[in-house]
Amino acid sequence: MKRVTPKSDGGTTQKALLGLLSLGSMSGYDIRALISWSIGHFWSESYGQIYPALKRLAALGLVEKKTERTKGRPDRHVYSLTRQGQVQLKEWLRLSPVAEVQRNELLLKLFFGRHTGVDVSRAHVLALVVTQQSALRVYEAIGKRLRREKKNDPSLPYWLMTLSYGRHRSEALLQWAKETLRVLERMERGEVWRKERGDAHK
Amino acid sequence: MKRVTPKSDGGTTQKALLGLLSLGSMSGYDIRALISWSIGHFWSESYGQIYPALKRLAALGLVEKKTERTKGRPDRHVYSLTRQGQVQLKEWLRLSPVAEVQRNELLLKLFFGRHTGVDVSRAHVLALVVTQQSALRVYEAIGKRLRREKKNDPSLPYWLMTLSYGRHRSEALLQWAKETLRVLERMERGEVWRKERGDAHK
DNA sequence: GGGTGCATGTAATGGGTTACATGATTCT
DNA sequence: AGAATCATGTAACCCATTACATGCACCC
Repeated sequence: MKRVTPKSDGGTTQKALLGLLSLGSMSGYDIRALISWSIGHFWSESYGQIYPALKRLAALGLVEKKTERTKGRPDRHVYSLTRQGQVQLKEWLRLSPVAEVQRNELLLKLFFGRHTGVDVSRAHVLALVVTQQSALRVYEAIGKRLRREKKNDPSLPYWLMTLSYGRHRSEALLQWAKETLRVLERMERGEVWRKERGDAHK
Repeated sequence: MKRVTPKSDGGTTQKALLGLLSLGSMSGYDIRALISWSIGHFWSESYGQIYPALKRLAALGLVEKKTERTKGRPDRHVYSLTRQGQVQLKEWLRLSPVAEVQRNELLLKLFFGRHTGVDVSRAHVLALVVTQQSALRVYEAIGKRLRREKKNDPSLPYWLMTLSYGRHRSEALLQWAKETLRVLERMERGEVWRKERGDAHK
């Protein structure tokens, strides 16, 4: 049986691109570059998504394409929002965000941690510490850049909110990691202790 | 050109199923039910994944299928880990977890919040408050159940760690939401103030 | 009589990454 | 000489959800 509802609103990728183009006209390549230091800490798109999506958006009349000829390099295809695109973007922004599906491989491995023992779990948790510390440094760098280069942009407070989200989250995860490492250590000592009395290894 | 490396290790779904089956033999239906109150807060699988994956695992010899006839109901297909399956699971557990791609629609909408104004952003943040508060209640309920029913299970500490992760995360997000709501309010007042002097609306 | 739970599975559809393909320019 | 950057795009594949398909039992 065929699906009746067309359904396909094109997905969030298209909406994200509309949003980015609302900051200024850009090529697919530019978009990728912009993502990395603006929304890269909570959103990602690959070329395999970006280029086809831009084409579809153009076909829908939500963006407009202009080709800039350059010497040597391939032509730059610069896209800009149309009025329709602006409207669509605003409509989408009002809808409440759909809850994302959580899939946390670290927690999955930790959950089954008994099969490997304390040291493997500890290594996984320590890896999280490293990534979150580096995430915090990234947030700081982006924050500085924003406050310097976008001092008078009316969007600045919104951008800082997303950074703050990342900071809160990372700091909480670091706190959790600290506690978890303590627990793992206690477990290790407990295991040794039990082992000496001969009732370890199930 | 054909891909040379077979690549397909079957993905994490299969590994998650191996893990769950390490807790006891189960049917696909049981697995879905178990997920919801054990790893449901950080992992999800749909039937459309579970049934085909179990079939593949059986073909690989990592699980064994036994059919239980029941009256009235369809046959129950109960799967259990084979020795090979246990080995595979342990091997996978040792590998460091791959970082998951973040895709946070709330932050995306907040990032472009200027296009809609303060009240829309506020609504989105308030929705987050609701979901995180309910998440906290879920964690509490699961914690109680675990401490009651799995008092002597050697895996208990690992399971509690994953719960604690959720708690830390949710509490941090609530904290962030509180701060963000304050910022939004300040912005609103700022906007009004400016509006009265006639330089609002970009 | 109708909803919910038990119980299995497949097909259509959608979303997304990675590898491939191309090729000039600029920096080291 | 070789790597990195600019710049575009497609094809293959993988992963995942949702809807469909089926049907009995039990409770209200």
